[in-house]
Amino acid sequence: MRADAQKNRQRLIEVTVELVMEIGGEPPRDAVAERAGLGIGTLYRHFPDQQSLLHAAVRHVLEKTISAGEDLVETVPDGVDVLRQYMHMALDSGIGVVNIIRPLLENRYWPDLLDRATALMKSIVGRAVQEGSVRSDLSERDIVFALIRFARPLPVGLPSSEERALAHRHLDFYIDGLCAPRGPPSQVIPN
Amino acid sequence: MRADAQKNRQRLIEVTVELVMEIGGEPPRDAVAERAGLGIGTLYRHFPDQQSLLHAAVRHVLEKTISAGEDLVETVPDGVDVLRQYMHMALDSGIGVVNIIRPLLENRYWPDLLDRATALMKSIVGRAVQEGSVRSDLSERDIVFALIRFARPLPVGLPSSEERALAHRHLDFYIDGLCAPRGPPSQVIPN
DNA sequence: ATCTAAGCGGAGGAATAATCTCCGTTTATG
DNA sequence: CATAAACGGAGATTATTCCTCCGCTTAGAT
Repeated sequence: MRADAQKNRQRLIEVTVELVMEIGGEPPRDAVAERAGLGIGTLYRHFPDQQSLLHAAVRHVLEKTISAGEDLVETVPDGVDVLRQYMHMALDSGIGVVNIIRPLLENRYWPDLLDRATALMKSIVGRAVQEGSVRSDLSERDIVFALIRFARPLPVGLPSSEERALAHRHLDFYIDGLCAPRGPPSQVIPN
Repeated sequence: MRADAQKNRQRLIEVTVELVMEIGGEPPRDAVAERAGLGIGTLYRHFPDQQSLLHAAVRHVLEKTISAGEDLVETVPDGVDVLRQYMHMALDSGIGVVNIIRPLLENRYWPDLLDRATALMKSIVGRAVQEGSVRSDLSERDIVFALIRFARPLPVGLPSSEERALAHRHLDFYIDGLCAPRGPPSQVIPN
C-alpha cells in the first residue's frame, strides 16, 4: 500500500472518531470525507461500506483506551484512583464512539479486544470494590454505561470546550457518589 | 373547539413526549400521528409546523414538572430530599423533552414558565447548599444539564424498562456524589 | 527523467426518508 | 337531521444521504 494511501486511511479513521464524538451518532459519510480534506471517492475506496469505517473507528479507540487502562492498572497504587483516572481518560480518548455500535458485545468483530476489555473492567472494578472504597454493588456495566452517558454531547448547543469540561465535572460527581452511597440503596440490576 | 378535537390534540402532545423520550430526539411527524392512532392530516391541522408541536410538548412537560417541584419544596422538610425527589420525578415526568429545544433559554416562547422554573431551581439548589448538605459550588446549571443527560436514552438497545431503571440508579449515584465530594475539587464552571 | 499502476476527486444519478397538501368521507352537536 | 367541523391518508414534494464512475494526479520504481 502506498504511503499516502496509508496516511489518508488513518486520517479518515481519526476524523470519524472526532465527528462521532461531536454529533453523538453516525456522521454522514461525505461529512467525514470533507472534514478529512479528501474526496468522497477516496473514502469509499478505503471503506466500501458504512460498517467497515465505523468498525475501524471503534477498534482504533478501543485499542488506545484499553492499552492506556492496562497501564493505569499497573502503575497507580490506589484502586479508586485507577477507576477515576481511567474514566476521565476514556472520555478524552473518544470512548464515546462505541455508542454507534448497536449490539455492544457483538463478539464476532473483535473477540480479542472484547476479552481484554472485559478483563480490564473486571480488574478495575474488582480492585476498587475489594478495597472497600466504592459501593459493593458496583458492576462493570455501571462503568461502561456511565462512560457512554457522559461521553455523549448534550443536545444543547454548548461550545465544545464547555461541553467537555461539564462532562468531566459531572463524571467526578458520579464517581464521588460511587465512593459514598447516601441515598436509598439502589435497586441492583443483575448482570 | 369540538370535544373530540380537543382530546386528539392532547393525545398528540402526549405521544410526542413519549416518542422524544424513547428516541432521544425529534420524532418524525408521521410516527407521532401513527402512534396516536390518528391520520397525518389531523396532526398537521392541529400543529401546522414542527415548532408548534414541539413547543406544545415542552410546555406540557414543563408545567407538570414545575408544579410538582413547587409542591415538593413546600412539602418536604429536608433540602437534599427535595433535590433528590425532584430529580427522580422530573426524569419520570418527561423532562428529557427539553433536549429538542435548541436555544434552551429562548425566553420568547415561555417567559412565564422560565421564570417559575428559574425560581424553583434556585430555591431547591439554594436550600440544599444552605443546609450544607451538598457541595457548595453546585449550580442550577448542574442540575438542569444532569437531568438532560440522565433522561436521554442510551443509544444502546436496552429494553426501555431496564433503560429507565439504570437512569435512576445512576442518577442516585450522581446525587450521592453531590453530597459527598471526594475527588479533586472540580473546576467551577461560571454561570 | 520517465513511466505507470496506484490512488484521488467530485459531479451527479439513485435511493431513502421526511414533509406537507388536498379533497372526499366521517361525525359531533345544535 | 343538517351541517360545519374534523378526520384520513394517498401521493406529490422536498431534503438528505449514498455511492458509482471515470478522467486526472502522483508516488515510487527503474
